[in-house]
Amino acid sequence: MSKMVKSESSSSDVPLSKPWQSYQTVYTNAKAGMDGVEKEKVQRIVYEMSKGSKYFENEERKEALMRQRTDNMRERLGKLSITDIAHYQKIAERRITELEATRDLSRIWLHVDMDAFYAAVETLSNPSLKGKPMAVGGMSMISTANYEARRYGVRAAMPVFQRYDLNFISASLDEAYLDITEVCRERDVRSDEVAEEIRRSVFEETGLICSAGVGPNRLLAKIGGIGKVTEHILRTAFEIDTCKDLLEKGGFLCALFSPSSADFFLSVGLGLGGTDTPQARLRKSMSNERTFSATEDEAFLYQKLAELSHILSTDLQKEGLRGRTLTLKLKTASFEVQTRAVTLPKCICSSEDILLHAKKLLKAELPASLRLIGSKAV
DNA sequence: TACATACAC
DNA sequence: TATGGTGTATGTA
Repeated sequence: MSKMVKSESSSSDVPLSKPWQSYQTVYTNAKAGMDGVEKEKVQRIVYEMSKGSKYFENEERKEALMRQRTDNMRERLGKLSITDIAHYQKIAERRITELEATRDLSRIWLHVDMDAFYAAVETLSNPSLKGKPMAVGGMSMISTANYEARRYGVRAAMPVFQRYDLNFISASLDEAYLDITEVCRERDVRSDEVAEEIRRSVFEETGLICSAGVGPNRLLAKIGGIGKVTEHILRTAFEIDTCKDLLEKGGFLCALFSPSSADFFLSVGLGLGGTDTPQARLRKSMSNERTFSATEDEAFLYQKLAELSHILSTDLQKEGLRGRTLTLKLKTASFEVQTRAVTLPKCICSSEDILLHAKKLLKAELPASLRLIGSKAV
């Protein structure tokens, strides 16, 4: 599900008297339709209940890492000479002009997002739930896509979408992008009218409610792009809070980030992104992982690994795929994630082959107290 | 190539 | 006492 609401992550120093305020990502309740909830109160209660847990300590470790990255960036920033700054400012200006020249405002993109998708699917198959408060949970607490949902997904609304854009892009189970340029021109209707029409048709034909946003490209149709860590670095090290800032401080970005990262930031600043019509890309990897209560029991760990290898093998064969690099993923009792990989002379897909190599990788890491094992084929 | 991170959903 | 699963991209060594 897409989150249109960004958490207002604490940019720098949080008063010590309110430590829970720095844990926005984990304990946020910033979801549409939750305006009436006392945000700070919820945050404080969850914080009180969680502090001291191993998970929490790991979150603190990650926060410290993020601060370190920010400090490091600040330091590099401080070391730039006047000449450097002038040099990179020129580079940024040139790049901004080049990027701006590629701006294409001729297309009209529509982003469709199913509202409360899992709950809606559940209600359709069990109408007695209608109007009742409901939460959909998967394994443990967060909803995961079960096979029913996967089969369903945006596919339910596909016939509608196809009437407007034969090549519409399904971005995930509950999101799709439609290029409605031609429809608007041929029928001489405004994009917001088309959006409304699609919303109504989807509801009439599937019973699902969706939101739709319009823009000249997919980035703007949806709004998004920068994650929590990047946002923190941009805000605190560069004092970049807005798209305008991204452009004005482009010189610093060009100086301290790789050309491709700098390009990405400048494009976001210009509101560029997603005007192309990508051909359906092929899958590049397949993976699976399981969480369990932390244990050092080697028999148990090897058993889990065998199960995962078997599942991965069946999934690979179902799609007729094979992999040449096998990656083992581990999460320790203290929530640190590790990956170990081997690249083989030949592609494999049988559960025996996968298990054989996965076992070798695991063996090298034992003894260890683990709470998750995963396997991936690329 | 191997590994870690970040990100999206 | 307790916090998911799957996939992609990218930086770095």
